[in-house]
Amino acid sequence: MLDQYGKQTKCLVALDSIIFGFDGTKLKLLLVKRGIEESKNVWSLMGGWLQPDESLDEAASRILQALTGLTDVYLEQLTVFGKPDRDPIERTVAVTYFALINVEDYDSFELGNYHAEWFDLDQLPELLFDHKEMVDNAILRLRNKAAFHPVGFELLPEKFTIPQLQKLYEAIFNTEFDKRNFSRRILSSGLLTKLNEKQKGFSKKGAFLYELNPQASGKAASSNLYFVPSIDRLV
Amino acid sequence: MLDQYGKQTKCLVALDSIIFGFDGTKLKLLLVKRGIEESKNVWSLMGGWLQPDESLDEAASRILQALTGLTDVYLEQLTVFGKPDRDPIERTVAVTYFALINVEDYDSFELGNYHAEWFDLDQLPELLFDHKEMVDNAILRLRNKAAFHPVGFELLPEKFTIPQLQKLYEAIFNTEFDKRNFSRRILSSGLLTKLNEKQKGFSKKGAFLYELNPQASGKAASSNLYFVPSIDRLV
DNA sequence: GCAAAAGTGTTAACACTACACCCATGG
DNA sequence: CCATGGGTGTAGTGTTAACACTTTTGC
Repeated sequence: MLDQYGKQTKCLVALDSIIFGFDGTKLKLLLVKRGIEESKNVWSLMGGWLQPDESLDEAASRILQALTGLTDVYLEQLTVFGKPDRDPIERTVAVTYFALINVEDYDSFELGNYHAEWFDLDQLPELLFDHKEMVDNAILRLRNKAAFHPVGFELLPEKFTIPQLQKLYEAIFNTEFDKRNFSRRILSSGLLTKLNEKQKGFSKKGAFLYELNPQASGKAASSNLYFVPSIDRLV
Repeated sequence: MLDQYGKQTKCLVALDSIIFGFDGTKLKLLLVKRGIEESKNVWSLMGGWLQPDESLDEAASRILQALTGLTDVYLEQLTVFGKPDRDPIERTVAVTYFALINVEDYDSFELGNYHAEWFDLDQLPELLFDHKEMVDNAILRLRNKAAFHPVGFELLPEKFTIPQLQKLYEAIFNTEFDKRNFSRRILSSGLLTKLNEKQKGFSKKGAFLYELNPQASGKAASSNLYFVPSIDRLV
């Protein structure tokens, strides 16, 4: 250690969450309108302050729950941002998290209290401070994660079809996949269980529903990429 | 935002670096003996406090430089640790970094001022607070990083031989590779330039030296893993 | 009956693994 | 001359990408 505790400067510690959703076609990002005077009404990530009695993960969950009402959301720590002047009001270190939430869940909650809205990833407004950088960083991490871990499923309802899953992965990677290769690849991973129901209404033929088999969700790809033909598109 | 700035609690922000080195055979970790009364003489990661005028990356570099005298070290942010009671003296949020430093550089500096020592990764002493967890986390990140990015080179001198590189990768992944497959794999990556010098002294025949061609160092694997046969051993 | 989406197989190129012998040199 | 580590090639296997047609059904 270089110095004793004594008179070290302290910082505010903020938590900011990059909250991804999926509407069936496009990846979405949940943003809120800032209520604080400085930069009021600028769109920003959902954030809050670390409280004395909680861990970082707990704080991020608490804040996410306040906005969406959701618990048990997939939440993972990303990068910490700490430039001295990143927040003009007072020095703040911001720990970012990314959250993946299910299409069917979020619209049942009152986002209005926080002036929250879903934005298309390719049509984001100007964001507060360094929040744009946080988002860009989160997208890269999402891609890396989704290539090796069955994490995209968090963005879909419990039961989903292969074409739905493919559209999601295409949205995440901003590209298109061959549907024969895609379905072979994910079925051969053994992660999915085919159900005896079909999803009707969207297509005339209807598509079979699948669910993620439960012990699989924490797993990493065993020998190669799960869902993505090559990792060219990863950093 | 859930609350105004006003009376939010502030935290100390520490930076702790997991400093890896390579001695030709084993991966090493640089530890220092704590000088502060509480837990005095316990081995810990090299760390320090965030100062008012610096970013997190700058602080991590500054602290690393104070210990090793080195600048331009490969340094990358890892996880933030923030359990409320992780430091018993005062609430501290610790941002971890991993550093890869070159075998030939470090021994020329006076580590003694900080009571610093290199430890084999498989023979670590008891560590301060949650530092063991930080180290374990860093090893996993190092493996992931090294599988896809030509990052292991940071641990070697500028000119190195293929057998040296192989030993390094074997140390990182704690396994053994077939030397024919290993050398084919890395040479086909196009990252290395063969030099017209041989390293003598270690073996009787001598081994050709290589260097990393400069534009390659930031690159990710283009189609598959660079150096590792499969990713079974990654998380 | 036709438009729209679901579903399904084959092949050719490539990549990976496993494996064994000769080379150069210092002692 | 021999012990030590450096250096190289191939055959067999598995994996991947590219590709097109048939099925179902709501309208």
